[in-house]
Amino acid sequence: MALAFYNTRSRRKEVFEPLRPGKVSMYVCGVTVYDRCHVGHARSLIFFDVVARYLRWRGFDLCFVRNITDIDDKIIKRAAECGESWDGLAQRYIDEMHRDVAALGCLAPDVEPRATENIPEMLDLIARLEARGMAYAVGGGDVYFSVPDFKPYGALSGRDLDDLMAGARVEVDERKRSPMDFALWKGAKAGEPSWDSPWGPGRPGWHLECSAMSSKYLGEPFDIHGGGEDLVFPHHENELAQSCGAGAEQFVRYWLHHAFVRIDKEKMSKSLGNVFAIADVLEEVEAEGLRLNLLSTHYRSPLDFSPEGIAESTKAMLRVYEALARADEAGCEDPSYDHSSHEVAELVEAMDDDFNSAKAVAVAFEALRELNRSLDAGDLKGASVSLGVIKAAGACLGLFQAEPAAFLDSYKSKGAGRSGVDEAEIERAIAARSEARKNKDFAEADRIRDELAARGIYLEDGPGGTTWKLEP
RNA sequence: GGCGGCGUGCCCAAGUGGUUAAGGGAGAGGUCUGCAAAACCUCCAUUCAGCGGUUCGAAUCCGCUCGCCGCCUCCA
Repeated sequence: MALAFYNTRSRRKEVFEPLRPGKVSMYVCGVTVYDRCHVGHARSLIFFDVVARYLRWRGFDLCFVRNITDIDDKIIKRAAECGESWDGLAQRYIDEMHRDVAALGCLAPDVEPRATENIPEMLDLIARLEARGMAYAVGGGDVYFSVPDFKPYGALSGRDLDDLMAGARVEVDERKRSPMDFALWKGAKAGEPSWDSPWGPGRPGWHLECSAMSSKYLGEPFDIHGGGEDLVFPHHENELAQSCGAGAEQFVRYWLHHAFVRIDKEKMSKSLGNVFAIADVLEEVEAEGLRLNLLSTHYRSPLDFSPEGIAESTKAMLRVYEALARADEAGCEDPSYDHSSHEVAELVEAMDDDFNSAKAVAVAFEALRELNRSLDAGDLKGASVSLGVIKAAGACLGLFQAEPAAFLDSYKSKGAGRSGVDEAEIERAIAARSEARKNKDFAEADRIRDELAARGIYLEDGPGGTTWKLEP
């Protein structure tokens, strides 16, 4: 079997064959740093993190590039509103984004280029387009891409240029030759940050940076270009037009787009005002619960974000760690299966089929039941196989990587802190109850347990003594 | 208006032509336990929005209807 996934350009699943055998180049559109990242960004970060982890686990040598748009209109506007320098604001949100990425358990990309650090490559691209008659300057430093001069325009998003023109809004900019033309370079107005160029001081258009940076770091063509589905048009269509207009034969081999996160069936977006910042959400819920929740739905289906959904996933995630801790305690060894082991064939099949993380999660949970069953039966060998499957699935999905006992302890402490529970007091109550149980004073023992339960603290009497946990 | 997607049990969600329709959460019964909890076992959709059609056979393909959503403007 081979890895296959949905290519936006062909609108069907295609077997993945990298340009160079064994090597994969992937470029993902990162964030524009004018605000904090929200759960929608989290889906993108986590999904492509899984793609990266899986490709590597599958044996590919991957170069993963994710850009940062650190100059654009929204950054300038926001900085003015905040009375802050544009680059100071950008850096602040870059730092926040990096914290979010780490908190979500995502690996850093191999290269994280910033628009402002790659201006020469962008100017070079404009010059090449101008030389081929695909770009025109209109004065004032503005340079546009001439869409009608790029015949295959619309091929990626399945749009017809005539339909687009017919549906286009009346353009205020009379200097554009066609309403579909878009800015490659924006001349600077007074007080705006700018870079020198042959067309005058200005800043790059949004689409331009991705064309320039992807080619710079990955070559032309490269294998995978990813992003949210709203980027298909116009962003990626325009990138394609720029790069091919400047002479690239193919630019990108596979286009990979994920669906949105929704709130009450509507797209989560700034304009609708229904965004949840990642940092705020992680104040309330365990990051790995959120991660499991986002991976429980296939990436091309919309996902409804809800506290209930996160809570369900968190419970499920804790069940896994409970079992992993049990396995550790039993002295169970992780066989560390690689992708060629027949034990993980189901997992590989799931992930090979269009990165079906939901199916991969199911494989992990089936192995989880098997693991507990083996542990119940004292079958360490069987347990080890199941443990290996869970860990392999976790390696692909970026889940279940923490040291189980420590993870559960820390989860408990965080929860206790949030609900103002005093751990030492609980330990004292447990000691008192154990004493009562030893004296067969079950009425007193049950009274103590009920009292704790009323506060959301649940006790478990095991062979090694009594432990407690919080209501998830 | 143009283009595209979705509708699977109480909830979330895989499955896109062929054995018993994954998995998670919730619920019910059981084993274990002083009693519980956890874990495990069993049960929980003759049915996949509705109606037609193609087929030996469809949740899966085609058509229509209803409902929901996205892109076409910055957007993950």
